[in-house]
Amino acid sequence: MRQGKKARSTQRREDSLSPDRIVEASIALLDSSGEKGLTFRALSERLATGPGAIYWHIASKNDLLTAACDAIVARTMSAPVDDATPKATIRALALAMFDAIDAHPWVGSALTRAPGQLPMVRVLERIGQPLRALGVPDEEQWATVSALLSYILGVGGQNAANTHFAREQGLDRTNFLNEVSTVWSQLDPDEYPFTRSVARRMSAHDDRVDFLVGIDLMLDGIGVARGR
Amino acid sequence: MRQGKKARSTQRREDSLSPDRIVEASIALLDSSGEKGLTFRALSERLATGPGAIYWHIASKNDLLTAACDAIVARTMSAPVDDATPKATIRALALAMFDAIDAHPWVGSALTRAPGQLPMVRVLERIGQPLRALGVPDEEQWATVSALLSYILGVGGQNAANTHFAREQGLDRTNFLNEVSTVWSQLDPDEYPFTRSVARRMSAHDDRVDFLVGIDLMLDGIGVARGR
DNA sequence: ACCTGAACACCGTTCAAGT
DNA sequence: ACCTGAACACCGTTCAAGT
Repeated sequence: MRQGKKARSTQRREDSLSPDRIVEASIALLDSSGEKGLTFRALSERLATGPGAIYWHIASKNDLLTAACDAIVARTMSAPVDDATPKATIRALALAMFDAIDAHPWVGSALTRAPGQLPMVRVLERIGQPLRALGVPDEEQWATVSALLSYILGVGGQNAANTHFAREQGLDRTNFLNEVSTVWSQLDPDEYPFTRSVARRMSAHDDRVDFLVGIDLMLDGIGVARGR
Repeated sequence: MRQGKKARSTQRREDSLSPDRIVEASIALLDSSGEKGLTFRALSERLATGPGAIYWHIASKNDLLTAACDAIVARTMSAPVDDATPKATIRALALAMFDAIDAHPWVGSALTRAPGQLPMVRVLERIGQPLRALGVPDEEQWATVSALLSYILGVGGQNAANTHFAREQGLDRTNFLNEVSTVWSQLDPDEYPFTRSVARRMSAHDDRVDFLVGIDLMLDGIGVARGR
């Protein structure tokens, strides 16, 4: 039944526009040239169409960014994570988000700019379940996930800013952090003793390890709060 | 000696431009009409000059935003906080930053976008000192402040996003959060049980209290890490 | 030294007109 | 139903020209 002319007229031409194709092209553009690389003109050129065509499928640039972000987050959060303990699961999920934002820095700011929307909800849900399993009482669950999410977003945002800044100056991340470290160690010793003392370790740090330190701090804190 | 023509020629006319005046006008603009309200045209109109004039004093819009951010952060971090214990001091400093970002939402994103620069360093230094007093060993100090900072930035960013979104839709924060809560409680029960269960508490929450929950989680975690 | 304001090279978004 | 592409109302930034 679904063949011949009838099917043909319902089907999209292979190269026609669709929200999915637009989102995929956006991701490619964002990954290759950063947040400011995503323009309707560049996008429509890549899709061999006019800028106006995109508006038939997507309401605004903001929506487009959120949709692109959601595509990445959905992939990341749908990956199976079956670790032994709830804490290990939370760690694994947090790390997965860290890696996703590291690979797609623009996801960090996109997530922040879409509070309460689908991408955030995916993360909230996925982290919330093991949190419940941890035994955090109902009244404390919101504040606890919220804190974990904020931390993940915070680190993600700073990571994105670091890579963005580095790229802007034509350096790689390591060189950029080394430069910051140098500036820090030349600060006034009376005004900035702590920053100076920590400068060298900052440039030598492993982002992923540091990220987990924060997660563990919070997970340990959950234990304390529960009187363990 | 410093009078008459000589002084006059060195002195600025009272209404002449200066980095300080530009930054103050920028803050006013940012507070009243948000991040997208800060344009060189609006700014130069407010300062009764041309757009080009500003570039004599400030290198770029990015620098301007960072300078405005730094003015707020400097004020916030220079306020005296003499609490009994190091933990209480960290709490008070974190809360001061929370309140500053709450009053000036744009500071959140500006801070994130200026990694390793002066505004961040001020916060780093101020929180680092009590952290050292807490007895956190040298090797762990960077990762620990870094985690606290990331959390503060993360919460600040989300707060900024919430107020921005609310403003965009012509709602106040409370109404905006209520709307989000409603959407959440209508999500699919099989796919989003946790989000649904937490929806009501989310809209009823007190941002400041939730913020402190996260800080305390981390401070408690520091205790655990040190074997206390 | 500092300011003016037109001009340049962009944006997101809209919309009449096409197929 | 979907696409085209010119046009609108903006941006940040530059720069010759002024004082």
